[in-house]
This record gives sequence, C-alpha cells and structure tokens, in this order.
Amino acid sequence: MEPDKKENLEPGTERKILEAAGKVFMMKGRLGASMQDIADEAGINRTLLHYYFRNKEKLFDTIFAKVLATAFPTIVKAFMSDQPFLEKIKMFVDTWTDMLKENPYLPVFVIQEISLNPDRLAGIIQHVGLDTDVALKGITKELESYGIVDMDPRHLIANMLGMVLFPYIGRPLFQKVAFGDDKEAYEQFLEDRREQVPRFINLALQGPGQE
Amino acid sequence: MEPDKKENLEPGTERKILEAAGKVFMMKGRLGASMQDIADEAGINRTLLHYYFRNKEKLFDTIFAKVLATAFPTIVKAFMSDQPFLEKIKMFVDTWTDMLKENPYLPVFVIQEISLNPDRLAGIIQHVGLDTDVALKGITKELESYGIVDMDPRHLIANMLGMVLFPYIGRPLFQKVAFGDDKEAYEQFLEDRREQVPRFINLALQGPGQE
DNA sequence: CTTATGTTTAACAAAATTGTTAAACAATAT
DNA sequence: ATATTGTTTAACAATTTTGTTAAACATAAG
Repeated sequence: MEPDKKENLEPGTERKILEAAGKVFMMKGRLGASMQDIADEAGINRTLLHYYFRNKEKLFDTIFAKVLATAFPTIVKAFMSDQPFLEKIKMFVDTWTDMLKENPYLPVFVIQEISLNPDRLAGIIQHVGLDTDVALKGITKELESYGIVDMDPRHLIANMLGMVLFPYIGRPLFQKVAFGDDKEAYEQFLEDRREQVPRFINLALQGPGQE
Repeated sequence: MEPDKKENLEPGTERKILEAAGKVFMMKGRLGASMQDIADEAGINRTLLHYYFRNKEKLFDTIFAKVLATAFPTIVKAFMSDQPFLEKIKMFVDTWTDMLKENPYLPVFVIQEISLNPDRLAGIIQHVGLDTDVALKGITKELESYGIVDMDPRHLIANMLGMVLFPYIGRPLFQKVAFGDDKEAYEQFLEDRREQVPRFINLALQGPGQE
C-alpha cells in the first residue's frame, strides 16, 4: 500500500536539495559552501535542509558519490564499444566533451576534493568497480596493431585525458592568457578540439613508425 | 646608515613564515588553512604571524603572487631559446617536469584558487607581463614548416600542457586507478613521460602529412 | 476529525576562526 | 641606560558556521 512511504507530499524537495547542493558544492568547494548557501539555492529553509541531511558531511558525501558516478562511466564508455580504434578515440573525446560541457566544474571539484582528502577515494572506487586491466590490455593490443610496442597504454590514456581535460581545468587562466578573455572564442576553441584532439592522436599513432 | 631598518634582529622569521605559509596553503587550500596551522608550521606564535602579516588575506596574496611568479617563467622559458622546434618541445616538457617535481601541489592549488576567485587573475597577469602574441606567432611559423597550416597553435599548447600537467593534477586518482596505488611505479611513470610526451608530439607533428 | 509528515520561524549552544590588545621579556642599537 | 624591535603569553570581542530544539502551521492520509 505504501511503496515509498517517504515520498508522500513533497513535490521533489529532496531532488531540489541534491541539485542545489551539487551546484553550490561544485562552484564554491566543500569548505566554501555553507548549508545556508545550499538552502538558499534550493529555495528552502536551512532547518529543512538539516531535516533531510542531518549534517553537511552526509550531504557532501552523497553529492560526491553522485558526481563520481557521473564521471566514471564516461571514462570507460568509449572503450566498451567494438568500433575501430580510431573511432573509439573519437568517441572518447566526444563523450568527455559532452559531459564536460554539462558539468564544466566537475573536474576541478573532484580533483580538489580528492587532493585534499585522498581517503575519500578508497570507499568509492570499489563501489564503482571498474576493471582497468581488461581495458589496458585491450589498448595495448590496439597499439601493437599500429606497430607501437614500446608504449605503456597508460601514457596514451594520460595523454588523452590531459588533452581533453586541460581546457576545462585551466579555463579561467588559459582563456584569459591565450584568448584575451574572449568567452565565445574560447567556446569555439572547445568545440574545435572535438576534431583537433583525435586528429592529433591519430597522427601520433599512425606516425612514420610503420616502415 | 640603516639600509633595511626592518631586518634588525630576526634570524629570517619572515622567510620561515613565507615557506610555512606556502606549504600549508598549497596542501590545505586557502580555506582549509588556518593562521594557527601556518604559525605552527613556521614554529612561531600566531600573534607574531599577525605582526608580520596583518591578516590572512595579505599573507595569502603574497604567497599566491609568489607561486605564480614561480610557475609563469616555466611556461615561456623553453620557447625563448633558439633551438630547433623539436628541441624546444623536449625542453618545454623537461622544464615543466622539473618544476612540478619540486612543486607537485602547485597546479591544483593555483587552479582551485583561480577557479574559485577568477578576479585574482587580473591583477597578477599584468604584473608578470607575458607576450603571448609573439610566442603564438612563432609557433604558427614552426607548425607551417611541418606542413601544418590548419592548426591554431593554441591547440598545440593545450595539448602539451594537458599531457604534462594531467599526471600531477590527477595524481591521487590516476595513481590509484591505473597503478594500484603503487607510488614508486607512478614516479617511474612520471619520469618516463619526459621521453614519451615529446615523442608523442613529434610523431603527431611529423605524421603522414607531408606527401 | 485526528494523525503523521513536511515546512517554516525563531532561538539557542557550541565550536572554530579571526583580528586585536595589553603586558611582559629579551636583545640589540643608540 | 634607554629606546626600539622582535617575541611570547594571555585574554578578549566579533563573526561565522554548525547542529539542535521548540513551537506553530499546512496538508494529505487514516
């Protein structure tokens, strides 16, 4: 008779809180964000906020786990498909770019939080459960088909992630220094990288190595 | 008769404070670090800390400017030399790696702070005074000599910075996920990238584009 | 109607942090 | 010897934030 006893008469208050908390935490950081900020953003009372999440820590943990759960699938998705390698790379860049366009603050948020409190990782990584070994071996095999045998696949991963993430992580600085703070030019730049990055990688892989 | 009236009898207290503040700010962030933390790290009293730097903001600003002054020259140094382009790239990676090895927390610290408070940039960038236009045009010219005409040099910059910085920015996460948290293996990985990254870039530049 | 749940307002205690001040002391310079 | 500077100890006010509690109210469910 009561499948979800809790959701009786709130018109999605919990959802509103989670959205607000996500937004505020991402923009101000864990320490910079106050419960009052979050309550304001959610359009509710601070007391009610504590009523849903007893304390800031619990709320933050919920948000952080949720954010990681958003990010992790993006990492692997492209390499789960069975397209040709170069297509996978293109897809990798595209999936990440899509995700970053919707969550531009995500990388800095995650990085900063993990950097300040590495212990948080332990609990979450298991929960996500990603099998890196399989993926890495797959990439090694693909690399061999390009005649590249002396490259740890993790270098390729680091290269790709670096190239994709940097423009978002370093945006305020890079946009100002290299684009005279022209926001629209920078957004065009970000779009261009959907082509530029895969092309750069392709060239590096197909390089003059196959004599 | 008194050239520097201030430095009378302190055995380098100000230096100790600056070192301590740099360390604590970088590791805990601006909000996570308390004046007490810094005083402790410097081995002095909190009152004395306020005696040297009236408030936390002034101290932080001093540190932040100092940190940026450390990072910025690294960006340009390699491209000031007049070696062949590929040598410049190798040098770029090396200079950055050297700097990051000594200041591993620097990128996250700077990124996080600028991301939270972009206004801080304005004041400092002028002070450093880097001429991006000259550098960019130089790179464009070099790219043309490789037959690459359709590439905004800023893509190359973003690629290089991303590949160099990512392993430091994402270290806790990447080390755990891809290296089973094997610290020494990761440090070897970081060293390997001194070769891997320039090679990757060289391949991409020399790629099959010169028919 | 009565009850339970969600919600607001108000008030409060506890803690942490910041910035300031006063008093005392050591050592150096004049 | 005296004044100045650096330094410590102690104490304090002001602020911010967190977490809690009590009281009142609305509404939907029983």
